[in-house]
Amino acid sequence: MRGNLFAVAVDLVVLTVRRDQLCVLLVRRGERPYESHWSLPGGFVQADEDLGDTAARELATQTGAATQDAVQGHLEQLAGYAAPDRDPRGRVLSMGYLALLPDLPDPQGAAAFLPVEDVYGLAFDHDRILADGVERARAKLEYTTLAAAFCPAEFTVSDLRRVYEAVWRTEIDPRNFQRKVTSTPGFLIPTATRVTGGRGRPPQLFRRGPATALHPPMLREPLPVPV
Amino acid sequence: MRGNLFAVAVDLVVLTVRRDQLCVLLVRRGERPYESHWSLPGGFVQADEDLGDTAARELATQTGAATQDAVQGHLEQLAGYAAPDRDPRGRVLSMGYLALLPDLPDPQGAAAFLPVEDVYGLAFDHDRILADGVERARAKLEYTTLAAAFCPAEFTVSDLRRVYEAVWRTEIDPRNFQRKVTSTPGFLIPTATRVTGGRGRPPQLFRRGPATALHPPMLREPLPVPV
DNA sequence: ACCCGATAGCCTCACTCCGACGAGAAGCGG
DNA sequence: CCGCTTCTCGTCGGAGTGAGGCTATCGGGT
Repeated sequence: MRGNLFAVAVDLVVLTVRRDQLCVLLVRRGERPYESHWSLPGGFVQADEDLGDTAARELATQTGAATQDAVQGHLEQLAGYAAPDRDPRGRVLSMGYLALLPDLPDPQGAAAFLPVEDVYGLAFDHDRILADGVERARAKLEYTTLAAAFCPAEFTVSDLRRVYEAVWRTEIDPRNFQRKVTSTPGFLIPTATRVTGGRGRPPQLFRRGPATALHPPMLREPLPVPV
Repeated sequence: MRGNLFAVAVDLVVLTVRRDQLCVLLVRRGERPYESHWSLPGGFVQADEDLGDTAARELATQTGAATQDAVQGHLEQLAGYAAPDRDPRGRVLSMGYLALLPDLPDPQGAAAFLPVEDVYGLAFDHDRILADGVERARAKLEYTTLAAAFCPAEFTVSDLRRVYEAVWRTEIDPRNFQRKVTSTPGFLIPTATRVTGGRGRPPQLFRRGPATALHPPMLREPLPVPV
């Protein structure tokens, strides 16, 4: 079999929304290369693992197993990165994976959720992987119901709207947003309970419905046409 | 560095439209395993290559270098496949790449363009890679201008419509389709020439414009909501 | 020469969806 | 009780789309 041999790793772009900001899980490296730099969490694919197995295992390890067990959250493959010089130790191919999770308690050890805007200078080519993950997440909110993956099991329409606003860094009219999401069949399932204690009229709580696609999609700003 | 070592290959899903049918480029394997089975064209990543380099090199090799030089055509990364048992020779990670090309002359040697509907029983997990590539292409026609990548440099609105109909296996109203694509800024650039010789009123020729995104998208049948 | 079928291209109409916005409902704090 | 906030429902106009009528312009048959 011709061709060089690669070490194959999985790097995770774990996104969540905290205090109305899109945040990513980073770990501070304790070894060379890039010692003490921030990097995406990840690890090497073991002997009997498929790529998704590695991604799920790393996600459970880095965030606490409880989250992975729950049905909530979303994990999907992002892209492969294999530039010849991306790792000084040798040829490493890294599969990026994108995870969308509800807000979690602060992680243990050398890991933290940081706002994606403040992140720069990650180890290896992780800046690029992070950018690709954020762009994928932004695009997927347009035509899927994945925004609910950022929310806990029960949430309000305003919670969901703040997810869109944080991920897209835009403002959305609450009244039109409410009409859009509540009139999409299978997106939201109303529950009997309401939330009290906050300001204003108590909102209704919803659970995620079975719909995965949004037809028609929720449109961001139309991109300007390059001329 | 922990972890097993992998051979890394690139497999191409080369799609084109021939005689109003979506076709894929396949090669008949001349060696074991899967000897004499059809498979996707591909090859191993060499020492100083990035994944895209390998994909472009293989595409040029399999279709004739002239096509690759031309600006037309489209090549993008699809997904990574690394199931532990996907290759009996050992651990091989394969990056799928998706190429969309105008119709080409029949390839040399053990290669051929076959209609995707007739394709079954490919080597390795190439059935799965092909299915992912076709689904990606179908989805991308909805919200990008990539359908033009299936057309030659100059083409008519009907040519473009037949691309959509072949890829989606649907029928589209020619009048509404014409309104949609000609009113999207930057999608089509009219040329001075017209086509004569066919039946009916001679159509106008267009070139691809600079637009890459379709806002709003061209909608297929809305998917039924699972309940 | 003439008609006919086929394709291209333009137009209208009704409907849906969306953005902008008004207004009522229902909580909280002073 | 009064303002303030947030939730929720309605209204209105414009954009986009499916359905379909109509004309323009070719090749081919009679």
